[in-house]
Amino acid sequence: MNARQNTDMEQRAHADHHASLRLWLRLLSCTTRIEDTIRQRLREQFGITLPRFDLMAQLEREPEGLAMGEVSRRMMVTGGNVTSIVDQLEREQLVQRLAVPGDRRSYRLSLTEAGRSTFATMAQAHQAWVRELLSPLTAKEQSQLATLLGTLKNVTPRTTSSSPRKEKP
Amino acid sequence: MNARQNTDMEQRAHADHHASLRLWLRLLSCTTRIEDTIRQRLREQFGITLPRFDLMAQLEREPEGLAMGEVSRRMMVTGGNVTSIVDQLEREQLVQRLAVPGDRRSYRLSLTEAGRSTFATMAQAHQAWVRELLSPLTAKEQSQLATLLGTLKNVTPRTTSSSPRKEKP
DNA sequence: TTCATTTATTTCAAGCTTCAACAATTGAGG
DNA sequence: CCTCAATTGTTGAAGCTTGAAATAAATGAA
Repeated sequence: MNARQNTDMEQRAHADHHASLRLWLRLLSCTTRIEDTIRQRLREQFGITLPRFDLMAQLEREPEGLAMGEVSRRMMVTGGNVTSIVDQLEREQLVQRLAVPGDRRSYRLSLTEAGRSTFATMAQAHQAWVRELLSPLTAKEQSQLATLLGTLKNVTPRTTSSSPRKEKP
Repeated sequence: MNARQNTDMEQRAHADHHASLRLWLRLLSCTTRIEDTIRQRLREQFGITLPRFDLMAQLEREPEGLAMGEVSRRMMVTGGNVTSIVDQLEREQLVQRLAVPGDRRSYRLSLTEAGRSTFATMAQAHQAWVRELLSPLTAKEQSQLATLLGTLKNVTPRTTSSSPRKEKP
């Protein structure tokens, strides 16, 4: 194919795109590295998985408890996923499903007493790890980073994805 | 315990930790959001998974091909993981395992002709998505972000984890 | 040679994740 | 009361991921 004619245009576009792509890969690798470290330490030191820890963290913030759907939304994962993680945690007696008076479809999910105390211990270590892993950045740099990420967060991707779930047939 | 005497210190520490934790959660959620969008679009528009795409991207950069272990190292995933992804891609005839003359344990993994051409199409779309998803940041901001992440990347976490694999007995 | 060690990859079990399909319940209109 | 759409969770299949154990080939020292 004679794609050679477009060299100029392609190279300019290529350079632009390449910068964004490199930035994305760097963002991804920084995040992955920190996440993997935390995952590994949680497993080694507390015998718990990261998803279970994350789910407990959501519940810890809401003493009243949360519905499954709400947990799913906050953790940005699918409902089926939450079901299986909760099944495990319930088996370990760290969380409990409590009936909701008005609605038999739903229930409140909350930490048990054991869950609360277990989580408290883990959360303390977790915070220290995060602090350690972010420590290559000064306080000022951390605040700059937070600002930039705040801007980035305001993405409203043209949703090819979160398309209307139910379309009238 | 009369921990009350340390109130000042504790509150300061608490505030510090909290800032780091919030920053980490923000970093994680930005990255996850972008990654999920890309994953979803790859699936919808090309019927491919993100891990398969990532693996093909590694191979595309090395026309000579790569050993399994090298792919594993570059993708920062376990060897077993690479095996299963490659099995799938080989079944789809997008990659091939080629014998290496001197060593019968290993082989070169490379894209097939079909794999190269398929990847070229996908990579173009992928680059455009990344550009789009990072577009809330100006070019200058993106470069700032890249610098901060560059600093952050230089973490050498005290390895509780990657402890000495083999110690002489 | 022979045997221990290292290197390269695979296999397996367990768990996470998604998607799509399903079941139960609620609530609004008729 | 009846029907039907929307809401809330669960299930099952397929695929990703890890960590640990297994296999197999290459390397090196006695």
